[in-house]
Amino acid sequence: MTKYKKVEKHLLSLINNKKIETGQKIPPENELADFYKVSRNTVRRALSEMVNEGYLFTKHGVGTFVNSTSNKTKNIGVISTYINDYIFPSVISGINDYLSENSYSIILSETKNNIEREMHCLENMLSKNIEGLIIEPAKSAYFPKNIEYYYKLIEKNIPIVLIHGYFDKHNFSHVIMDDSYSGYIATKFLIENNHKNIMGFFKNDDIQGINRYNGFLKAMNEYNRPITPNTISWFTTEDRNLKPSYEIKKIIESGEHIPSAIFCYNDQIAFSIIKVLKEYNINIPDDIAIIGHDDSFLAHALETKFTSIQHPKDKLGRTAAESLLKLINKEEEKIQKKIKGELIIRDSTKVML
Amino acid sequence: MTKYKKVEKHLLSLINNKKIETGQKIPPENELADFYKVSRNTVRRALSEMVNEGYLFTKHGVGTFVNSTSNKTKNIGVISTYINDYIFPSVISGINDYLSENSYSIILSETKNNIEREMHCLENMLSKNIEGLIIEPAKSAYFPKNIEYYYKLIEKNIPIVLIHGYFDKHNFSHVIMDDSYSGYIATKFLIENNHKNIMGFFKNDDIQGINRYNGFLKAMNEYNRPITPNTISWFTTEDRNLKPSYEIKKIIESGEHIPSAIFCYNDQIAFSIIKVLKEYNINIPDDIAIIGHDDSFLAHALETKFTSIQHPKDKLGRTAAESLLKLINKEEEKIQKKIKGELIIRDSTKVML
DNA sequence: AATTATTTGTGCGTATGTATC
DNA sequence: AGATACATACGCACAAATAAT
Repeated sequence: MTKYKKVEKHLLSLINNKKIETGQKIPPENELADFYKVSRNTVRRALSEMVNEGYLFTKHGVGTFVNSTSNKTKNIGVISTYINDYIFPSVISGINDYLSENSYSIILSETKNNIEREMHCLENMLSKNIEGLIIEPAKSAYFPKNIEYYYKLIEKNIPIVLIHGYFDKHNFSHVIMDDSYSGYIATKFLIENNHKNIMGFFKNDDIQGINRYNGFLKAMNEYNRPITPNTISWFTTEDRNLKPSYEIKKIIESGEHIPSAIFCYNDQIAFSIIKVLKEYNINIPDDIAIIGHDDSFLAHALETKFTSIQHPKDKLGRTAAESLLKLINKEEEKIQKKIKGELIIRDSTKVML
Repeated sequence: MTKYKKVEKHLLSLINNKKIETGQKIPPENELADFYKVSRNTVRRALSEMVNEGYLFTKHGVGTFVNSTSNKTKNIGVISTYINDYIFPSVISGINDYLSENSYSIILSETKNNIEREMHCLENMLSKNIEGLIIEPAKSAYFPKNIEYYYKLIEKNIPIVLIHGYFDKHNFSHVIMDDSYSGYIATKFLIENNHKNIMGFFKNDDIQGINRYNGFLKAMNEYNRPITPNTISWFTTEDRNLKPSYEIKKIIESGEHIPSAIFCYNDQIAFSIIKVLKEYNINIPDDIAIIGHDDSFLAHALETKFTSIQHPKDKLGRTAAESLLKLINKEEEKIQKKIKGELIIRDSTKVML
């Protein structure tokens, strides 16, 4: 480490620990040179960098002072899988609400749940002078290929808060839903309402899908329900619009193993399943009960109002934003929050008395 | 003027006049010192400032080079009325797609269609070092209270593209829908399909509402249809969720002047009207025909698929982004585009043969 | 109003270290 | 291994701005 870097680091720590208060004059260059046992030039080099970074400002003939306003950009990066799909706009809106109240702006990027795109977004954010980053990881159930970028950001003193997902072996701050709990309560509800043959549709490329599946399993095991090859149907981001509909059609047409209840990864899947069931004139909830997830528009604003698990959406965004500002202001070092959903019962499930 | 400033200025002029091309190596420090007849320290002082400002970058042991990226921020401001509502996420997504392809990022702000908030957003953008701004004006039918900010931005050499709205007496670049045409073709379609009593619900605080109304009027006049006090129902951003439903209920319960067809400002209004009609067991389209606007999810993805006018959404966003980059790159000075919608006929209107 | 001390700003010369080719 | 070029560091001199005397 160079001498001027040492001087810089020490002065910065004094400022951060309020040994020198904002607006106050720091000792003159010659005194600093004596104190640090370096030449005045070296001190000047350190000071000039700190001026450039906004920590200090100088008054010719008067002295050097600690800057109050700093040159913070007041920009926060937000990397979302989708900007315009489903519940994501609500999450972004929640983030934006909290940040704009605190006079921050958001720089927005979209990965379309694609690892390559995510890499570009992260590279871009690294070049952008942001104070913090909120990111919804792409394909969070897979190996985190872009993990080095996450660490690079943290090295650059840019705090990160993950939303929706997280990485098992990497201890980042995050704000997520308790997806395992969601899967558990939905399945438990179905079991307790006498459903014998329960099926689940799960997404296998994000950690939410895996966890909802885990909760599903937990409830099934608790009640000693067998898991057969027909119990679970997996899909991915890429085939989410086709595969679940296709699978349920196949099951219905085969006439075998027809479930009496289906827990769906989210409302979009639930909605597409319901569409198919209606085509085949299958009664909901008498023949088949349906539970979705996220309590989106699809679940409550349309003709068939279906049971779903409430998703905090904008609250989740707000919480992530709030957490990030705490990290930026060094009020906390690591924040990990898990928000529990709640089952909202509607017409797609029958309640036994 | 100091010596290092002179060196800086001269080098900068060489760069700007392409005497030294981007990416190319400039002469070593010692040569520059000889050339400018100053010490190497002075040259270093000049170079270090230029590195800091982003004009140059250095490679230890190799040389100093002209930076290709320059000090452009590659940030574009986007001010939208809503982030998470209805078609706006699609528009933002369209903007983001085009900009990210051109390695720009968007800084996002939301006005909630409120003039005060819009002022804050504009002030914020002025302080943000953006290269251009795409803005959906709030309350575009009213007096443009924030117009001075628009002009300030243009003065600062930050081009602006308005979307959705514009201001009559101010000649800004814009990308909009031909709302008057929309109103015209929808109304004409209803008239030509033998509807005698056509009603319109319009929003009066944005220019889109006014223009759709104008198109409505034009068609009505062309076919000599009278406009009575019961023909038009106005609403605003603030009462959009309640007033239209309330008005149609009132009309139905009074039993008088019940229309045989309704043109709605947008699909949200159409959807809320349809909800009310269903409550009263009024048949669509036999008793009352409905046309919405924007061809959103509401019109085509739900149980009641209704006639609507296709809205370019993400294409509009893309076009706005494309136009803005042309302005930034000085390829054009003013761009004003009007995109025509198209009537998408579905089950909420009957076609006479 | 002029002088002086203090403090930052500009500029030069020199020596040595380190990365790259 | 040597040449080249940037990086760090020290010492010195003088200029310019400001505040106090």
